Amino acid sequence: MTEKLAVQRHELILRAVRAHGTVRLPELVELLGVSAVTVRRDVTALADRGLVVRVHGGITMPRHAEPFPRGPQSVVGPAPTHPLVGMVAPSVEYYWPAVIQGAQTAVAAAGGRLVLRASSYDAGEDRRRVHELLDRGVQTLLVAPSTSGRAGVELMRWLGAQTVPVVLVERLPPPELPTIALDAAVTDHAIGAGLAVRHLATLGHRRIGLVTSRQSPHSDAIRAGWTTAVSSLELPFNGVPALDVPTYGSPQWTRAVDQVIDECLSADVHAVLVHADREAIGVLERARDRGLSVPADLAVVSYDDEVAAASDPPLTAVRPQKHRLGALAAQLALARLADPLDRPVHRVVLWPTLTVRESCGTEAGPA
Amino acid sequence: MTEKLAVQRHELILRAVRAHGTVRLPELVELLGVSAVTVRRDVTALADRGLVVRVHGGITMPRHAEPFPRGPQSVVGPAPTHPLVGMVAPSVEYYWPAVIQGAQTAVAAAGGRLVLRASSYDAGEDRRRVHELLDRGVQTLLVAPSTSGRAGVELMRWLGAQTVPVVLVERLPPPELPTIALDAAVTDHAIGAGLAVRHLATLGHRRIGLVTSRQSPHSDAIRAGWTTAVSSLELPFNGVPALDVPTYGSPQWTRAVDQVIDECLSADVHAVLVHADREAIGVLERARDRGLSVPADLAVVSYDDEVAAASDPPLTAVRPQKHRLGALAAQLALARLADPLDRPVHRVVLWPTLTVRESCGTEAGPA
DNA sequence: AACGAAACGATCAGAAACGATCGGGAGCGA
DNA sequence: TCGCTCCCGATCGTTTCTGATCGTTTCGTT
Repeated sequence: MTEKLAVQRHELILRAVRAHGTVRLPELVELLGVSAVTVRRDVTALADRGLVVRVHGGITMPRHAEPFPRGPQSVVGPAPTHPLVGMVAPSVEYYWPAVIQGAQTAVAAAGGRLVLRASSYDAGEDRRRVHELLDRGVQTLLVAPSTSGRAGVELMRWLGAQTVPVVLVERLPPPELPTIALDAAVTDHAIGAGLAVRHLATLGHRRIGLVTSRQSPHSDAIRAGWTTAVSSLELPFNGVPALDVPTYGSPQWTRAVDQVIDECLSADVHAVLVHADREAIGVLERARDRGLSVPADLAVVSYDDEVAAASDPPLTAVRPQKHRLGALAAQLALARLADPLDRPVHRVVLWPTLTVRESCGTEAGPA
Repeated sequence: MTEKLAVQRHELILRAVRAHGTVRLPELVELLGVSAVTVRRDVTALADRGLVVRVHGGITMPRHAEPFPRGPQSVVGPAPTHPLVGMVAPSVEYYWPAVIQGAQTAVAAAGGRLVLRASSYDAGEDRRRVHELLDRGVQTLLVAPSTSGRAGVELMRWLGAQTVPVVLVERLPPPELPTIALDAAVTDHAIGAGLAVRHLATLGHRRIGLVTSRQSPHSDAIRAGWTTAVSSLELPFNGVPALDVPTYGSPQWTRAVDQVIDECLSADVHAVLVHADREAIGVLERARDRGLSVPADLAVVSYDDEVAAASDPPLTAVRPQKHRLGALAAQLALARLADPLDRPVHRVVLWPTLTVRESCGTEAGPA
């Protein structure tokens, strides 16, 4: 391992500067075993990306900028003076708090106020909450409505007919209503599932299972992303489990998780993408109960990354950018408020990221 | 150790990169016992699928988000005060001037400067223009590259590997490269075509034809939107012309337009969506030459709305929001510049609008 | 304030890696 | 058997990376 790639040198430089705070250039020359001019070039490249700060004779850590990275880079125009923004979230316990905070931040930055109403994945209740907010006098609405069934379609139609601007959050109009001209900010969960599948494939897994939670609105997109990734990577489908499990804690829950593990064992599947942290943690626990070791016997990627970091072992997880999504939705609403007529429909899609922790190990077992 | 199949080599490459984190290309040549060019091909294939990352001299594991959010926002580089933004547009004569002006406005509003290079729907020239801009020292790039054929894929791959942020304008990565993590701002031309079809349907037309210009990158989307709108409205397809015409002014041009009108007459079609204003004006003129009256005998909706207002009669037209699109793309680029690492991929979709003028009348003739 | 050592930036040259193109051979179906 | 496609290797021109040199700037010491 004599010569090193440029990226390896960069990694070593960053590690050194993290360890010592400041590093002198000759030290790096010795550490990396390359000439001073090369080190200088590496350092310049890193400094260009803002990862280190050059000083005469060496480098230091960058001074952290303001704790909150600038007021939301307005993707949009100016807003009215003190807008009152309503928001209906289907839950305030899971996933949505970060979205709400993001929206809150953006609205506050614009000098407005966010009024929240919690609903519960039910079209009727969604509609009542919207009504309450309209009575309250909100000038624009952020809504994550229920989209299932006929009631969902009906609700969407109703939202599209409102006089105040409505922005959909993590929801899109159903294909039956292709012309509903609502702005929307959504996460591309299919890409997220693909991220997870690719990560597991890089680690050597070829048989990659899927577990989705039955009543989540995101299940379909995740399943679609899993399917396209598996097929575009030319991985096998046959026998690989792709299951739906009922709500965490429901009576059938334990049996369903057992079934997941049974199917994995019998189908020689040692890697699964599990939708929602709670379900993933359940799989983790049940696997341990049955004497399986994670990640050696079963690699798990979770989807959502709400509490994935706190599990044992910490779960590698796909992380939708919830805070940014909320902020984006609020900015869309404010921009629409400032320009209700001419402004065309905006649909913004954010990619999730993958956070690697320990639940997948570094290499597949003896596949 | 005879010859190995491609999949076996890929497996070995993945195993090597898992084991060491990074692998140099000559090492793989020795490991696999094949020539360097073959290894390079294998590596490119794996990188296209997102399983490894290519760097000069070898490959590394895909780098995902950091497991621990170390130093709060440690990498929010100082947003450059006077950013220099490069833009490559495929034309400066049609459609693109408004996009360019939009980008120019947004960049100027941020205190930066936009440097434009015109290309001509050619991958090679696109690449040369990008090169020029990089030499010029631009910090970020707005590009509307050619996406057709192998050269298009190659160009997109190259754009994805640039160190400066690149934002795609009116283009998306091809399905072969699902993991190219570039921001993009695009118009939903399928929705635009649907707008036109629905307008004509509202006026009483049921047999609605389509004319697209052969070499436009938007033709496919417009055709797809026309198809879904016609089928979702349960309008008839049989016998309704859906033609491609060659470039305006080319030798075959007149014949093609005549054919359009012939087919409309013989198929009892009195309404057409024509892609691109020039083509629509051509249809208008030829129809008048042949004694047809617009809109009484033939209702025409144009697509693009560049010069549609100035035709006789003024053309009802689908109008992509070009100015806004350019501004949006520039804002995406500037935001990415301020936060190159943490910021997730943004894909923004704008709907076109429909501008009603006189070329469709107020009601369908005696259909 | 002046001096010398160290660090820096710019430029040039050699080596390695890269992309594009052409040609040969194996496998497959007509 | 012919023709086709796909896969692999060789070659060539270009790009990128690395190290050496030289003149200039910066810093610390006197």
